[in-house]
Amino acid sequence: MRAGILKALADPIRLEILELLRDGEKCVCEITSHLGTLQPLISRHLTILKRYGIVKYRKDGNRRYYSITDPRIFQIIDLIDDDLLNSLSKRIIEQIV
Amino acid sequence: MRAGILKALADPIRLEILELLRDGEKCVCEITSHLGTLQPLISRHLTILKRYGIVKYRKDGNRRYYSITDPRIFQIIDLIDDDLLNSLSKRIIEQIV
DNA sequence: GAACAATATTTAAATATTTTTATATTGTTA
DNA sequence: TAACAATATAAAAATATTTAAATATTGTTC
Repeated sequence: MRAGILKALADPIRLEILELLRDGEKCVCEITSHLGTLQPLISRHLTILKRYGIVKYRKDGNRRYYSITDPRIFQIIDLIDDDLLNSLSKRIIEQIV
Repeated sequence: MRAGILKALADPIRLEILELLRDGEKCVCEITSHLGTLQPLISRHLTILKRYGIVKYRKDGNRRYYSITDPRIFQIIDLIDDDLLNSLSKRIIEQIV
């Protein structure tokens, strides 16, 4: 379901997690310390990304190393660049003025 | 905000509205009758899309004709095609098995 | 200007999501 | 096996979103 994938991406913390995973797998503790939030919160967000097949993990001892399953997910994220955001926000301003 | 745009897109009704607008502007009554839902609900969803600059409208008498502001929004939607959905759902199955 | 048509807004109800806190599970190491 | 480390899960609280129903606004036509 399209809307589902988009919803899975549509959260600031989940986008930050994906940015971190852009350059390779990371364990939960690394993600947690980078984002400076509570471990269970990160774990929950990872579960949501996993539910949609966006990330996967491998176990290594105590740790779980999460990574991206399909790099095309970044194509979606990257389409929403500064240029598009400017274009859209220009429209918002026009509505107000 | 990236997450905001994605959230605006991440709803089945809003995706359907955007599909309808793909081939040109439509008035609220056309959108409502096509989607077979209540008019105030469509109006609300249009307001959300408008808030993020994704759609705009022009008035014509009684009617408001809504249209897309920036066609790049379809590039985002179109990246989530059958091929990507298959790839991701394959991952979901692997997790279960 | 009264009646109607198209659309928006408000309010309330139902649901869903996010965050926090506490606890459980699993693996490691002393 | 006891203590610890990493992660997940559960429960509760806070918040946000979605839908429906009722009402208001704006423009049209008679």
